[in-house]
This record gives sequence, C-alpha cells and structure tokens, in this order.
Amino acid sequence: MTSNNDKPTAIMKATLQRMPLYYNYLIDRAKDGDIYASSTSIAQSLRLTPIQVRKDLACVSQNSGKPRMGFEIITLLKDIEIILGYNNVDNAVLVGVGRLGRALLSYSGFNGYGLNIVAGFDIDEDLIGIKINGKPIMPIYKFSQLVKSLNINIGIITVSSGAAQSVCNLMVSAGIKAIWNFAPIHINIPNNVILKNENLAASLASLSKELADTF
Amino acid sequence: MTSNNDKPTAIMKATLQRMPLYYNYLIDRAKDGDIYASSTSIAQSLRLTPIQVRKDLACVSQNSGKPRMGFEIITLLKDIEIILGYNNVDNAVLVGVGRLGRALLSYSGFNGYGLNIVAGFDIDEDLIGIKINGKPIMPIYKFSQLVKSLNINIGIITVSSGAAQSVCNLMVSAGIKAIWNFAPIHINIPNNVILKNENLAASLASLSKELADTF
DNA sequence: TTGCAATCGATAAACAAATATCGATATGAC
DNA sequence: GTCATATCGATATTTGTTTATCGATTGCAA
Repeated sequence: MTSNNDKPTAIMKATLQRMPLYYNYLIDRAKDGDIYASSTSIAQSLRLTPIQVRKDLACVSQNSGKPRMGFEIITLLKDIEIILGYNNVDNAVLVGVGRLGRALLSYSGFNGYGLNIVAGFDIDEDLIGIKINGKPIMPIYKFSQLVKSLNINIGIITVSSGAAQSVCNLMVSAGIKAIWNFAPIHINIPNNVILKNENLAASLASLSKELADTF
Repeated sequence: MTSNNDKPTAIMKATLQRMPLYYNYLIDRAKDGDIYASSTSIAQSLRLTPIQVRKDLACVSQNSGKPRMGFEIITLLKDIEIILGYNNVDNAVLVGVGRLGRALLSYSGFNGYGLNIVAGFDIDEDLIGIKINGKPIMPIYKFSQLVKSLNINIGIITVSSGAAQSVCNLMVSAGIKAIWNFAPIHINIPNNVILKNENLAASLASLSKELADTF
C-alpha cells in the first residue's frame, strides 16, 4: 500500500463492469439534488442487491458511507471517475468513415470521458478533405505520419470485415497500442497491443436471445 | 433433460460472453479451409488457455472433439449459433435517427444474425418519409401503431440523453419487451422489460484505462 | 507395427465473485 | 433522552468460474 487510504489496485472484473451503471445512476441522483444514495436505493434501481452494491462501492470508495444515510454522491462519483479513468485524457484516430465511422466522429459524448477522436481516415477520395464535427478526414497513406506526429495510442476500426485485418496491421505498424474494433471478425494482433472487440450485431443478438429465453 | 444429448440450458455467463469470440475465430478458420480446430490453436489465437477453451466448448458442443485433431469446425459453428440464437428471427425498431441511428439502420450485418431493424422514428419532420437502407423513417406518433401492428418486441434507443427516458416510456407503453439503449444515462424500466445498455463512450474509456494501466 | 505426441473429456482443486450474517453507527421520531 | 429503524463495514460462507491433473484416444512418424 503506497498510501494510507489507497484501495487495492486490483478490483474484481465483475465489479468494474458494473461501475458505469453506478456512475450513470449517481449522475441522475445528483441531478435530482440528492446528497446521499444508499445501497438499498441503488440496488433497487439497478436490479442488484444491497449487499452486492455495498461490496462494489467498498472497493472503490475512499470514504465510508454513513449508516442510515448512504454514500455521499459527489464524493462517490469522483472515486468512480478515477477508477474508470474518466479524468484521463486520450486521443484516438478512426479508420473507415462510413456510417458508423461518421456517427462516432460526430458523437460529442466522448469528451465527457476525456476522449477525443482527432481525425478519420478513409480510402474514398470523395471524403478526403472534408470535416466531420470539426475533425478532418484524411487519406490512409497519411495514417502513420499523423499517428506518430501526435503520438496517438488508440485506433478505432470501422471498416468492413474484409478490410479490418489489414487496417489493424497498418495501425500496429504505425505504433497504435490499443485497438477498438467494430468489425465482426477475428483479428490477429501482436502481444503488445490491446484489442477490444465491439460487435454491435452480436450485442443485439444477445438481447434477442435473452428475450426469447425469457418469454 | 428432455433429450439424451441435450446440454444443460444454463451456460455460465462468462462462457456465453466468450462465444462470439469463438464464433468469429471459427468462421475465419472455416474460410481458410480448415476442418478441425483444436483447443490449443483456438486458445493461442484468442489469448485464452486450452483448458478454458475446452471447458467452454464442452458446454455448447453436441459432439465430442477428436483427440489429437480437435473440434469439427462446421459442427461447432452450428452449435454456437444455436446457443447465441443467431438462427432466430427478430424485428426491431429504432428511435432517434441521428448519426448513430442512421449507422445502425444502414448496417447490413444484423441480417447475418437473424435481426432486422424495420423502421426508424424521429421527431425531426425533415426526416419523415425518407428511407435509409430501405427502411422508412416515421414520425414518433406512429410508433405505437407500428409496433403493435407488426408485433415488435425490441426497441433501440438512439436519442440524446435528455430524451431517452421518455422514449423508453413510450416504448414500454407500446408493448416493447426488450430495449437496447445507447444513451449514457440511467433508464428506469418496469420489471417485465429487459434492458441492455450500450455505452460506447464508456467502452472506449475502458480501453483507454486498460491502456493506461498497461503502459 | 509400435511408440510418441497432441489432443480430448472427466473430475478434482483452486480461485473469484456473490451472498449472508452480525455488530456498529447515525438519524429521526416520539 | 430514548428507542427504533435504516444503513454501513467486516467477516464468514456459499456459489460460480477457472485451472490442474490424469487417463483415454487418435493420428502420424519411424
């Protein structure tokens, strides 16, 4: 322990996955003007159990909750932001300026998490030179140059499945260290690169399946 | 057990979450012309352990693998499709035809999973009457009518955060039973509705945090 | 034909995560 | 001031998940 009130650095994976749910709920409560939120009320709204919520929040909260009152919302939000890295600042680039690519470039919500997609890249010459949400669309051959000059570590793949692996290879060779991949195919990456697959169709399919299994 | 070789219906949640990874990898291998895939090769490519892979596949595979050879890819893919519900057919509607809404309406990849977004809804009168990827954009006041007439169970929320809860309420009152929510806020739903939150900014933030924690 | 190696499946053990219990604390009602 | 209630945190227990072990099977090389 490097500090008297530091929490262990290793938080349970399942707990970490629930943090965004707590975060959004607490933002909601703060907007309602509430000062405290109890594990009972949080659990009720998020369909969890108070025991679960208390355990999770104990992992991330630097302060104790108050018996009978609950946790101080503002303080807890700050603790969660630290755990989730929302105060870190990071830039990313995106390859594949189709509909999804444009949606992501246009989305201003990333800023609230300290993230900024600075440019998009595409092979379609008709797109080169335009700006989407103030972000320039550049040709693929300038990818490495920009990534290196701005020291960007995160790449987003929004090309079609057939092109995803080669885009990944381009990103890796340019020095990208973390890839957010939307193409629903398996991508090979070297060991020193982090890959997060985001398969929207599989997400919807899992909801459909859950619906089928429930009703 | 209703059948001699049925698997238990309850598959571990973690195993289920890894299924799309196996699925995409096996599709890749099938395209390469491979007949068998061993747990060792799958593990290597997906950064898992052979033990883990064998355990996972044992949960879903109706047939045994062959010692020294591995699992038969085509058969395994079929088993995984059943588990993931990829052969089921379902329709969905979407509310909020902004950039993200349009991206989802345009995406043809849903069809490969038996899913079809049949229409989009928006309050912007300039959008009413146009078609995106062959899907009509309709006014909000027609939402209930269409959902009920087509007996649609799945609704997708792609409106901004300020409007998400009321769109959710509209969906619930129209009889929607499962909601895929992209707005990064807490949404209240009744007990008989399934909610899947998809927070793209939080996803990117988690990748950024993982990158920061790694390097 | 034989032996070795690569893999499988079954089962046990270890670890991670969730739940339960209980004592403590603080607040609010009376 | 007292008591009841609602909640917290610590700790123990249970359940879920992962990993390890080992015997069996199969294919391939010699």
